[in-house]
Amino acid sequence: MTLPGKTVERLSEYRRTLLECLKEKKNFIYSHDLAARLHITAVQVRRDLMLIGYSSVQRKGYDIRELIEKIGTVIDSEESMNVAIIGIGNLGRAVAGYFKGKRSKLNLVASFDNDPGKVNKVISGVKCYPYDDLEKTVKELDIRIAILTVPADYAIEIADDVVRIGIKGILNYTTIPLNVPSWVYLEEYDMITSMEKVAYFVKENTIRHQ
Amino acid sequence: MTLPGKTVERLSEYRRTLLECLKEKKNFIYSHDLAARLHITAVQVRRDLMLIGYSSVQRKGYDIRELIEKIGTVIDSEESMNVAIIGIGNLGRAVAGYFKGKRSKLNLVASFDNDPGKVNKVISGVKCYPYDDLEKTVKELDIRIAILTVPADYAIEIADDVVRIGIKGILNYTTIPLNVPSWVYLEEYDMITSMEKVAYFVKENTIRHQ
DNA sequence: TATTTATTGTTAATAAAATAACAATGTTTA
DNA sequence: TAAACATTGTTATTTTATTAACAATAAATA
Repeated sequence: MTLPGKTVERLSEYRRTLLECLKEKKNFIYSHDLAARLHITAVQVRRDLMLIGYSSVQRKGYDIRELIEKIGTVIDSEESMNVAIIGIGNLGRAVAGYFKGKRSKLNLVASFDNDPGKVNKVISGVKCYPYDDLEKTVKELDIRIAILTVPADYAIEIADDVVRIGIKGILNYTTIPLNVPSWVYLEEYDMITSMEKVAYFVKENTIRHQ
Repeated sequence: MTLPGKTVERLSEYRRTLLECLKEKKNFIYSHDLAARLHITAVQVRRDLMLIGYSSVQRKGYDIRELIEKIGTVIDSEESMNVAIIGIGNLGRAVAGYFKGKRSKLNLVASFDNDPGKVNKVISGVKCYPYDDLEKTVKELDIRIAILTVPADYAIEIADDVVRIGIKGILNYTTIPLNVPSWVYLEEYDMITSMEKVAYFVKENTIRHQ
């Protein structure tokens, strides 16, 4: 049974918070403590854990190691999943940075770019392949997920390419909304939208409180 | 009356799509056409426009110029609002790039960093100030919004600083969840969460279809 | 001119997400 | 040991967001 998207997002956050707790030598954590670290409510935490079928043996909070393990079995795939970044400019490099030193089921195995100054070099810890070799490399390296960090003008064309080649998931950081077939999972994030949203609510708050 | 967050997000997207339409020499657009360009439904578009009190005079679609204008009066502030990027690494520079050549009510007027190789230089079109001058510069330049693109370790400390200094809105791109008083609007986006979410739904889709 | 068609604006229904309520149960304290 | 307390897991409620339904009406067509 597939989990709600929001729950999946929080599970990812729970896991990282729990890993931090381990570093602090904690072994157990209460729902309200975990919630407080993420600035959400304890009910939300308990409900999410209910959805993944986790329950604490004791009434002394959750066994942190056990819960990390459980979240992994729910949100991770069996074998590791390979990821590529398309467009290794500033944003691409920033995204690549998040993969550094992370041991997880997600492996960043390639980036792609057209710039001759970038291809065949290792940038932000990952080799950059020429975009023309996309299909070949995606197949050779068994890449399943593409992160699009290219200029807006290329977005649609590249999305069509990666879908055709057989990519199963796209994380779209361009400002162009994409359209993909149902068997490809698409997640979009638009920074301009977020900025304008912040500006709107700042304006509203200011009106309200002045 | 304050609009739902989701509606504000879409209004930002409508406006940019409408500006594209103007470039194509279109003057009017139907709800289903605008919807198709954003891969959403026409009902959603009409409902959002209802919420901002916009209605077309004719039954020949929306007057694009008029609608752009109307969206502006709703989501923009009266005077322009100044923005700063804190941490001008790869991610900061990527964000700065979005402001280039945009004439909008949002002005990127400064970045802040500690790196001596960066301070007092113009990076991605904006001057980088030393982080130590944050308070002084924020006041001098009337900065209202801060975009946090710093390493995780600094996030909490910097958030406390910007709140104390009087920033009214924060866009947090670090992987650390922040806690701010109610008079500060906080928007958070976590790239790792998004990646893990994509991976989860790719896994689920694959199980389903195999 | 009368009929059909296309489109909008709005209310109603549905779905998704968050929150509240609370019984069950282990733990602590008197 | 008994009472009070703390914590969880789950069902119920509320809120928020999306989708459907449909009357109103302008435009096109017969």
